[in-house]
Amino acid sequence: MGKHQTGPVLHRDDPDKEPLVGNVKATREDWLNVAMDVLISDGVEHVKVLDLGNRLGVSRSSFYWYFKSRQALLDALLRHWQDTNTAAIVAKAATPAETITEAVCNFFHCVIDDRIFSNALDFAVRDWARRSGKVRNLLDQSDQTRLDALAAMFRRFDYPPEEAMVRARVLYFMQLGYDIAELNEPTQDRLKLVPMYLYCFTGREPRPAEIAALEAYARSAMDGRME
Amino acid sequence: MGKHQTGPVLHRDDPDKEPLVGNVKATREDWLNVAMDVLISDGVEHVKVLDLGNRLGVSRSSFYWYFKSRQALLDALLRHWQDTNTAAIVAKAATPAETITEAVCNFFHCVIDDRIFSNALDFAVRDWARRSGKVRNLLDQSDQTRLDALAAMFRRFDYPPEEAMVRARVLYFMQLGYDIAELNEPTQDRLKLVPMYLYCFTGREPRPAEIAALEAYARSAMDGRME
DNA sequence: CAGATACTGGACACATGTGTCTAGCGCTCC
DNA sequence: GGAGCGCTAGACACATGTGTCCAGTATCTG
Repeated sequence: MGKHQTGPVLHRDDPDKEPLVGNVKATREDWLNVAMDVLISDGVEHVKVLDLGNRLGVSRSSFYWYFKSRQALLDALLRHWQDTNTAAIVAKAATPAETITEAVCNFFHCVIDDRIFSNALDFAVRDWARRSGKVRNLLDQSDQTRLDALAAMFRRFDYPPEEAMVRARVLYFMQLGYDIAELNEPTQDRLKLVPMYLYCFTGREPRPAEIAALEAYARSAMDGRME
Repeated sequence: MGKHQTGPVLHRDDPDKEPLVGNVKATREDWLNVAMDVLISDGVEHVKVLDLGNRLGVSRSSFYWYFKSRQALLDALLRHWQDTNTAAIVAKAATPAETITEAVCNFFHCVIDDRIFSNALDFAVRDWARRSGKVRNLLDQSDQTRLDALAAMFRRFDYPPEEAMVRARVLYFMQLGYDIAELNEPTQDRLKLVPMYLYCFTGREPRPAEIAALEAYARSAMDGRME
């Protein structure tokens, strides 16, 4: 819990990486990884140099060798969010599909697979935006980009422009709402409702093969989370 | 901005209330009101006795006359949220209606009218829940109660149980997501899309009279916000 | 092996927050 | 009009956070 990635967070815990040289105990990347973990699980306000240092088992003052200030660290975290989450949604929305149902299923990949899209990070940034105009602006831009991508997806399957836009919103905002409510229902229960969700989102009946494909993807995503 | 209610926040600014007696400068209610404002606009972490005192123009230490501790204040805020927001949704979902469209419109009242349901407060509590197990539990209970009320609403109009549940979720979570994204689109634009939203949420065509009624309600809610 | 390089740790200064203690102010009631 | 009650202000103790300075340490380089 609280980990946003599968592998080790700290450089020194990762056998794949070359051993640390000199007097080094924590790399710049280590600071970033731990900060990202805290950002995700506790929010920006809890990203504190003091605490990060403790977690890394390193003196607080070393931090200032790698970053100008706490703010510089936060800027780096925000940049990382920009470069991952929005890109994932846009890519999935643009993936070619035979039917609108298959296309919506592609979008669902973002929802069920933490490896390509981190919901937790997205919400941490949303919360952050409440107190920072700069973050607010970036977030607004991202939301618009994502909605546009989804509306374009519906239009590709012959929905009239207005309906395409509304269905994009219902789909996108419903996922936001679902995730923020943190229902934590078992994946099995969730999958059982997929055909009904698909019907409500698209207004069209899904085909069994499409649902089977999504279930297969969900299983692979779950396995990916285990190892 | 940042005000969650229309009237004056401070006792001494409200001509309707009897004048303060003795050495009193801020009542317990004043502390609560200002705290609620800060909770809504900035989040729990920013509800600080020091800051509230400054806003009230009162010494920080007076606070401890009315409240045992900061935590006692937070408990009071949470209780207030419990007693208002969930109750509003449940009431609207249970309001008798001729069609499912009219019923969904009743629920929309919560979304467009801050006087009966405060979205901002709801999100502040959601954010709060990330760091407090107690709040998390209360919130989970509330979400379930709200979803059950909405599912029952769909069932009253002959939707099969599973579809009723999924449509309740799509409706509820979509509103959560819409509000958290803070699109800030003009009420006019938003109203224009209402028929399409209704169609997507219910799968049935709305009648013009139902849409007109909702528009009328939206206007009255807007007027209520002005004065 | 001496010096440069790259990083770390601990002390210091300062800001901001909570909670406690106590003197004192202004009503109200006898 | 003086005693007592209800409330407030300011000082104090303490905790936790940021950022700076500088001496110290381990490895690389000539």
